[in-house]
Amino acid sequence: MEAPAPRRSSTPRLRRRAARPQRGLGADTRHRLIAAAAVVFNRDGYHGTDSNRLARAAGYAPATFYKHFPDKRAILLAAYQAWVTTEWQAIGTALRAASSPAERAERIVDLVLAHHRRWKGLRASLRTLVATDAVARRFHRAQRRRQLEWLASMRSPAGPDPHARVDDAILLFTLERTLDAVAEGEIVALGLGVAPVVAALRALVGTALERPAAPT
Amino acid sequence: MEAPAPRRSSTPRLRRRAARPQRGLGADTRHRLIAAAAVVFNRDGYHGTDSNRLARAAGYAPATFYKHFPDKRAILLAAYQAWVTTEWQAIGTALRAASSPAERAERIVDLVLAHHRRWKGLRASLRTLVATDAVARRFHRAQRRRQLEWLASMRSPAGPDPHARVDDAILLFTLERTLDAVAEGEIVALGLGVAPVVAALRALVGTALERPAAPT
Amino acid sequence: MEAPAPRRSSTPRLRRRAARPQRGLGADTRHRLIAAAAVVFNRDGYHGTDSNRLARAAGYAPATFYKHFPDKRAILLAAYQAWVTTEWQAIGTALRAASSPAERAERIVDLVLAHHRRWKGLRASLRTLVATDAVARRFHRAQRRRQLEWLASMRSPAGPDPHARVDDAILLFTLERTLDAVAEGEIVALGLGVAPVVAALRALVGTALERPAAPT
Amino acid sequence: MEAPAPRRSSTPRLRRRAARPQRGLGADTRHRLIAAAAVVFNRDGYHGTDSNRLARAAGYAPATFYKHFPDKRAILLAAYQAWVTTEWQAIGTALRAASSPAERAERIVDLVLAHHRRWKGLRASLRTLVATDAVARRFHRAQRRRQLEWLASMRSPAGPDPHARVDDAILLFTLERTLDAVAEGEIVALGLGVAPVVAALRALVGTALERPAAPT
DNA sequence: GATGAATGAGCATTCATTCAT
DNA sequence: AATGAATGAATGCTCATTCAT
Repeated sequence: MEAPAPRRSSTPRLRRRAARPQRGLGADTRHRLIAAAAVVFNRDGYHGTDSNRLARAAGYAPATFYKHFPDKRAILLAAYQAWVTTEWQAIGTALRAASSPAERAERIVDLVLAHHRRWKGLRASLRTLVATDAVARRFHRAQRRRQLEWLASMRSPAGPDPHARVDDAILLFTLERTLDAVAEGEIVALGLGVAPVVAALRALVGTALERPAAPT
Repeated sequence: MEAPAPRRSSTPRLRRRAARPQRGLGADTRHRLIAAAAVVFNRDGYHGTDSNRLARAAGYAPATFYKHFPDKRAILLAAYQAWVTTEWQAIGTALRAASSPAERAERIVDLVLAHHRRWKGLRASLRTLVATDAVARRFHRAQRRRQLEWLASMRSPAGPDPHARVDDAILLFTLERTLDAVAEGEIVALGLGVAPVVAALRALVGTALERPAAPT
Repeated sequence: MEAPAPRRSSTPRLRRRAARPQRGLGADTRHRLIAAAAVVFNRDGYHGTDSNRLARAAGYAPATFYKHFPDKRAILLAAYQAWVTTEWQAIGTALRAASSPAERAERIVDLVLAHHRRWKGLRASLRTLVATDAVARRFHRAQRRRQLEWLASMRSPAGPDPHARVDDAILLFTLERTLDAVAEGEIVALGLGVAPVVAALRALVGTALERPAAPT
Repeated sequence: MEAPAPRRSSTPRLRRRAARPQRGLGADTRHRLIAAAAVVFNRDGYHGTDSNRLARAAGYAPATFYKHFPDKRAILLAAYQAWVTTEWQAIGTALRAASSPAERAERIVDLVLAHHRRWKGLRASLRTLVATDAVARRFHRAQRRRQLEWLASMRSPAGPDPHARVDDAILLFTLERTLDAVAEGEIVALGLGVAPVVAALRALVGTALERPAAPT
């Protein structure tokens, strides 16, 4: 019964190994894992992968994953964190180069759309997790709070205006949800054009940025 | 939706058998299954249950589930379909009793909020599925299309105005996303009051309903 | 949560219902079940169907199956029994019309081949069952014994010749196995022609039929 | 192969843990799994076990099975492959020690019979699978083709003789089928002696080996 | 720090079978 | 005689996680 033939009969899944693990270089293992996880979550969804695959995608063995993250949730949050940071940095850079509120609005909408397009699967993964997981929810809300504060600071260095904060929050929800719809093809599926939707969003954002800090 | 952590522990959830399956009677098993599934999805999320539990929750054995639905996805879509139907019927009823656009806007926002509050977990389940499943996506878009058409019909019997359709779509996204945020406690977590947010939404909807059908 | 839409999302399996059950006609229910089961076993294999499908294929409900057969095995044996009977009747008829041993050999081989071709899946189902089930094995051996006796009787009315019986048995195995190979396409897959194989079998059978009853 | 009735009762088969899995060692898990599977298939038949039991029989947990084989079919084919290899090696060894064609024929028949006796359940499992599974069929036919080529090479280094190939194929079928019948007790059940049957087969094989390579 | 090897517990799905009507 | 409705008990397969090296 000595088995000589190791041929497996069915089609082998195609490997998606990263270049080379480059062991021994230490601390950036964590970064590699996060980067690979972002890509995999983005493509397969949170419930469409498992921690073994995330590790393999980064070129590591399953056990290595657990040296760096307690579970799948943790790496998703880390990946999302990194994503948010990147997005905000990009927006910051873009805004510094913009002069008028209208130009700022345009750049913000365009950048956010580009990011949503590129990472729609990652965003969807986060939403899925946020829906059922309290930790993810807290994390997500902290993110949102900062977003809101930043938006307020952009407009009124004079201090918070509770009325404007409500409008800002609604604006953020509108922006986020609608750009997700664009990114995911929902707009086109509804028979609408992407351009007019984007234009409308730019107008909304432009109006908000022009909004005076405190109502007279 | 108080989040069960995603890790499945070994502690078995306590059984909650429904009255009795009423075997042999023309008992509407399918309806019972859908109703129970809606409740369970709403509480535990799509990936937080399995078909066996859905069956048991309705008072049936696992195999019975598969006599009525090919898989878990199908029963979620059925439950969601039922939910949408119920919501729209309620809205229809409410609108018939309303006179002014402002009153209509108020009733719509209040009703939708009530529904989102009651079924936030079910909605989150659908969103999760829509993010990764093509069939669910098609289903969901068909739903949205109808919603959009209904909104257009409410306002302009004169024919479609593409510009207004874009605004309508954005309004729907805003409404949906913001009411989800209210329902899920996100608004409160952001330090905002629910009342002003709801008021703002009413205003938005009111404006939209007053919008003339075709711009001169 | 009233569910109005009974649409099932996935593709429905195509029904293979028999014409009409014609209830009340009584005793031939059993025959109908057997006939349908033969077809289904032939197409899907013993482990490729279940008793519910066998019943449905004959136009009956699952429970009806169990009024007529104790289990799946029983109906396979009944179907096989019927098949053997049919085959032997055909052979008997054919032989009465043949004059020379060579002609007889030809007719036997042709008829058996035709039957194996038509019912290769049913035969395979029986072989599968015989391999693991003692009852099926006994049944099958009784069948074979009769076959052997008939072959002996065809040649020597003078009484059994143990030496010839061994040759007969080997001939039966050869015939059966090789005709299965033809029927299942194994011969062609081996790069051999069907015609020469059939010719060789005819020659073998012809020789056997001419074999004197008792060696001098 | 004393038949377990096809109905699966609730009585759990008693566990038979192998020595110890020797975790962490370079222990040849795959080989262990194949060897254990061969034994279990041989005893319980293809449809009489499941992958969990195959894993347990080798001393592993269910999941380990799937690290090495995609499904039950794959391990059966691997086990069969190993079996064929072993058999042919044994035959090769035996033939080198034989001088006359008659002696060769004797050794071949004896060896093949011994193998069929020892592994009749494994062979039956393969036949069952081959009857319904296209992959298994291709695999089996490749095996047979090699067998046929080997037989041709033994006799005629001068090149293929299509006429002889047909006879060879029929001989292989006869040998295989009849030795299965001996191994499974069918011969005895028919009231025939094993010895004369074996003698007859030896004679057939002997004749074949003496057959001139190309007819004049 | 990294891993090869392994796994307990679970999940979607199926099947032979039953019983009140 | 036939059935609609139902089910207990599997069955093939997966996943988050561990541990000796």
